[in-house]
Order: sequence, then structure tokens, then C-alpha cells
Amino acid sequence: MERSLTKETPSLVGTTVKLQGWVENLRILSKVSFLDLRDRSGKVQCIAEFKLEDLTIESVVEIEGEVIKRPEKMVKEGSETGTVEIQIKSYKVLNKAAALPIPVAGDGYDINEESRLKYRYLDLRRDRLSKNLKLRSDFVRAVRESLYNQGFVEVETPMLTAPTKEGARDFIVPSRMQPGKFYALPQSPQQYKQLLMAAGVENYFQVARCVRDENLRADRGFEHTQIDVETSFRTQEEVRAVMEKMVKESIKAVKGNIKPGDFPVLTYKEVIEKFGDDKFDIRTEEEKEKGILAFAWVTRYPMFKKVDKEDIAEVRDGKSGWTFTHNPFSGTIAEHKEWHLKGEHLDEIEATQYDLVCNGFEMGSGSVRNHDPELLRATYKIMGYSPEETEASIGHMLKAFELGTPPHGGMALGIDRLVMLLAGEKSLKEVIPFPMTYSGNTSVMDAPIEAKPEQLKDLGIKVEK
RNA sequence: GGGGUGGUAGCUCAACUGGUUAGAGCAUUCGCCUGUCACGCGAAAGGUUGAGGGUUCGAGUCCCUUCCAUCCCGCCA
Repeated sequence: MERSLTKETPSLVGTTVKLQGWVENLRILSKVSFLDLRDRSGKVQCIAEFKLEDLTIESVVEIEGEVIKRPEKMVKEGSETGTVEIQIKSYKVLNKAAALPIPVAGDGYDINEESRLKYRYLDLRRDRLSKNLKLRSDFVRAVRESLYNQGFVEVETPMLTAPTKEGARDFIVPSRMQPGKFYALPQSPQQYKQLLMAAGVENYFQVARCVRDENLRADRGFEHTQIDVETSFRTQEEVRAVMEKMVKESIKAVKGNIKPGDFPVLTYKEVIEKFGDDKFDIRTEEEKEKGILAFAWVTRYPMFKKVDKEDIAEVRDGKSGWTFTHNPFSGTIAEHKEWHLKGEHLDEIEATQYDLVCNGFEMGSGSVRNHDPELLRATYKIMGYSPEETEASIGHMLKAFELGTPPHGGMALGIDRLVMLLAGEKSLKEVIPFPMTYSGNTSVMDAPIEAKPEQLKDLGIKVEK
């Protein structure tokens, strides 16, 4: 007898099947018992003309029985397997479940998150979350297929890398072999992917995990996953076309509801005038109700901005009083390269930068990069870096750009947020298998924890509290 | 770093203005019940009211401290 899946049972009437799964619910009457069995494919009702014993909800069982058609009156409407049931001949309890700390039935929204995360493996059994996990998998698969079809190569970049001098706070990792020195976890593969362009990869992508030690929000965690793309010899319009094709194809593959037509392209100036914010929503009220995803491109961002004196990070980067708006590696539009080189009209210089926005969320941003070493030096000079400081910060990039690096550009697209919108969820945690709490505590296992004294000694670290 | 909301049984909640032994539904255990599908009926068990301190004859309730969760602002190239 072959092992079967519950969703196949309507086509197996009259045969004997072996099913394995979880007890979703039990209804035990005196001389007949019902058991709703769930496996990864779905659910089916099993009936025993004897009393089922030693079973609890969410126990794991193996059932052998005949698939029979339900009497007409007993057909369950709205269920995929509602026309059949399994006449249990024998069953085995593979793992008996104790009383559950959280219910698995229902959508789980009203259960406190602390319990949901502590028992995340139970939480993930509920229909809503198991569907979200599957949706995410299907989506990423479609993204990969689209990019492979467009000639891209998936390349992995290091998790232990050099700290970023600009930008968000790094997560740092102590080096045992070189006490007192540290690695950083990547905030993004930005520099590596540009170096891959120098390496002649031409079309790179990665499903990349990125880590930033900044405070959390419903739409932002320490870790996030991005579709990271970089490509050589393409114009800004061509890079955007690659990404737009990928987004459309992968959303279609998961039957997502996307607004038809090309993504509108707006300039930063237009967006600010019209919406007052570059995270805007172009949907009509009707489209909002239908859960439609409406994307838009934003282009022609300013390259530089005056440093906000309240902002410590900006003051640190922009010693001159000016800093970059998005990314120091962004290029400038052809008409403004002269200004950029000379450091003139700083507030007017436009970057070859673009953002992708969807339903009021920033989904990703990218640019055609600055692969001209003189222009990149100019960027750092404008921010107030001395030649020596520039060399120390990005000397390796400048060197690569002097050794035959093609013009290139790319983009990073946040998967968590996009899958969140596709799933109709309001929090990233609903589409991340093991998310953290707001104060950075992990699910199921306890982290962060204090390191053992011998570990610290090994690393040459003294802890002060 | 700042602000809002919350924490009572395993889960979801109730408990008036500070007042008897802190209640209910679900889950668990036991009993009854041939067709249930949120099965039904009956019973049992289940509590340091997040923690610590204070006020009071008396605190789940009021005050202070602290922890945790959640949401927002700062922050997130």
C-alpha cells in the first residue's frame, strides 16, 4: 500500500490508503469516532466505528483505511475532501501531543506574540502561516527562474566581512585568531556585487541575507532578505526593465494581484510635490479594497544633501556639511558630471538612482553606479574626506575601477516586505519563519545570551556592563 | 534614546468605587452519547494576578521601581 496525501483522497475512493499527519480535531461519540487528519497537502475526515483512544489534538498518527464516499447528507461543503472520508482500519500514534501551550486552530492573531514565538513550530502549523511559508518559497522560486531566464548567475558573498564605514550600525563579530579585531555581518552585498562586475560576471544575483543593528518596526527587522541584483553594460532603463520583468513574472507565478501595465515612472521632485513623501501609495480606494499591488518607480534623486546636524551618522560621514542621499556609489546623470567633478551646484546634482515603491512601502532601491574612479573620489571629497581617508575607506573599490571594471548598475528588492504584501499581512513576522521580538530576542531559542567566561577569554574580550 | 498600549489558569478574556474562597469559554483528564465536522451533556484538575517594594484594617485594582510584549518617533547609506 502506497503512502498517500490527504488531498489525493477524493480520487482514491474504494482503495486502501496509508496516511500520516497531525490530529487537527477529534469528535469521539460512544460507538463512532471522527478524526480530522492534516498533512502538508490538506485535511481529510477519518471515521472509526470504534472508540479512538490515546489520541490528543496535534498528535502525530499513521492511519490505514479505505477511502469511502460520504453519504450525500454528510458531504462537507467548502472542503476539498468533503465528499470522502477514511474508514479507519488501524492507526498508530507516532507521537502523542501533550496539552498545547497555544492553540493551532484559528488564525492566531489574538494570541500574544511571546507565546507564538516561544512555540513557533506550533504557530507555523496553523493554515495561515504554513500558507505564508509556501507562498514565500514559491515566490523566491519564481524570482530565481525569471533571473536565470534573463541570463543571471547566482553568486554567494561572504557573511563575515568588513564593517561598513557609512550607513547603519553594524553587527560585529569578534575574531579569535586576531584578538581585538572584528568582522561585521553584511548590511548588504553592495561592494562585493560591484566587485563581481569587475570580475566579469556581468549578470549577478543573490537571495541575500542582510543584517543591520538598528531599532525594529513592524516592517523592519535586524535581518532581512533581499533579491540583490547587479548587471553590467546596461542603462538605467534597462536595469529597471530587468527588475520589472522579474517582479511581474514572480507575482504572476504566485497568483498575486498586480495592477496591470508598466510601472509608472515618477521623478523624485514630482513625488515630493504630489505626495510629500517618497513612500507613497498610488492605489485608488477600490484597488486598496481588492488588495491590488501597485508599483511605481521613482527616479532623478538628488545625489547630495546637507547634513542634518541632529543626525550623528550624517555628521560623521559628511564632514564638509554635505553627504550622499542614498548611496555613495551611485552615479550622476551625464549632464551633471562636470558639477560633480568640480564640486559645484551640489544641491542640483542628480543621481542615477531609482527606488521601487509599492502600496506605500519602499520595496527596493538601486542605481547605475559610479565606475569612474575620479568621480568616486569626487563624491568622497565633497563629503569632506581627505585623499588618505578616501583611500582607507574605499581604496579597494577605486583600485578595481582602475583595472577594467565595466559600467554597471543594480538593485536590491526586499523579499520580506513584498511577501508580506502578497500574503495580505501587516507584520513582517507573519512571513518570517523564526522572527525576533522588538527587543531582539529570538524565537524558540534564547538569544542573545551571555557568553561563557572561557569563550570571552578565547576572544580576548572583557565585558563591562 | 523618547512616547503610547498591554501583562490575571496552558490560550482568549471577566472581576463595579480597594472588600467573602479571583470567574467563564477553549485546551487537558474522566464519565455518558452511531454521523460528528467549533459535536453535545456532566464532572475534575488547573492561579506567587509578570517581578520587587510601598500605601491601607484589607490590593488583581492605588503609588514607585523593574522586566517582558506590542505600536509609533528618532534611527534604518
